[in-house]
Amino acid sequence: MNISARCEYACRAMVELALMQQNHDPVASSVLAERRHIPEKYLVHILLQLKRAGLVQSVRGAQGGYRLGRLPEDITLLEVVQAIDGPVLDPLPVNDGQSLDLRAVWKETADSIAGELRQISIREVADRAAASPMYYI
Amino acid sequence: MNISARCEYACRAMVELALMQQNHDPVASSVLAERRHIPEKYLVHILLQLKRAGLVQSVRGAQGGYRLGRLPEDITLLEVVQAIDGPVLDPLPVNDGQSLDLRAVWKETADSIAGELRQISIREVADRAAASPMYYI
DNA sequence: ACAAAGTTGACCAGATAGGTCATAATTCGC
DNA sequence: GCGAATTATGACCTATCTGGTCAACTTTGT
Repeated sequence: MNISARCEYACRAMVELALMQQNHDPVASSVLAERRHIPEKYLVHILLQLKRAGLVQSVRGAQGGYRLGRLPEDITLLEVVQAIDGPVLDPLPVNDGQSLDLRAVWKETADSIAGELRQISIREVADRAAASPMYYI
Repeated sequence: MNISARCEYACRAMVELALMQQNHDPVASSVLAERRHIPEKYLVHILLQLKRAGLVQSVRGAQGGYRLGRLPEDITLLEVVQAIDGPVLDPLPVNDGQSLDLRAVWKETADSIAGELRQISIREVADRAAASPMYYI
């Protein structure tokens, strides 16, 4: 039960996009990679995944790059996590239809985690970072 | 971010122990394995891990087996999960000291998950199972 | 035309997970 | 004491996942 590196990287990229998109110019993946210490070649796959989920838009060609797909306050961490890692705490660990008593518990737990992550927007995380610049180096 | 099979099996075994320990006789791992559909050879490793964490006691030799280490109402799912899978949502995915803004979010999430699991005792799950026998076949 | 940048799929090495096997140590019942 | 039952332990195996790189292609601004 842990956050994958992919997921961590995806969230970093999203937050950084939120911070950099004042001028509305798209941001190159290489810039995101450098600023948030993400392996560059790896990041492009992640961005593609985010794009397919509609969480970012891309602009091809020179001066191209990525933008957030929607306003940062309208994108939740839950969406990012789910776009990268799939359903939170689901599909179930041992899918043999046994021990439904426990299954019910996991379901409740999953819902609770989702509820938490749904309340945190990319905007909020970006604001924390902006408030104390040292915070996200 | 998912519950491992190990963890699922561990929880099943604990719940089944809670259900079977009326007469105070230890329950053999083979019995637990059969009743909760857990690979028998695999379960012994898991039980050992639970024993090292103090969550079960063992009795060696013929007629031996396992008992809960404490009263089922005093053992939380959090303890079981942590004994098997280690800290919930920690150590952190990419431990490079970067993006502390996100790190703070993960920490809050981890605490929230732990809080949820800490409120569910083995006893509670066992009671659900006992209430509707079909529930845990 | 050229360079910058996204798109895509193949590839790869190491870690992890799930699970088995063999062997030893312990203890009950006869 | 013997044999069967049962836990304890570590080696081992295999398939999948994960993190990451590479190369080739497409698109587009200057």
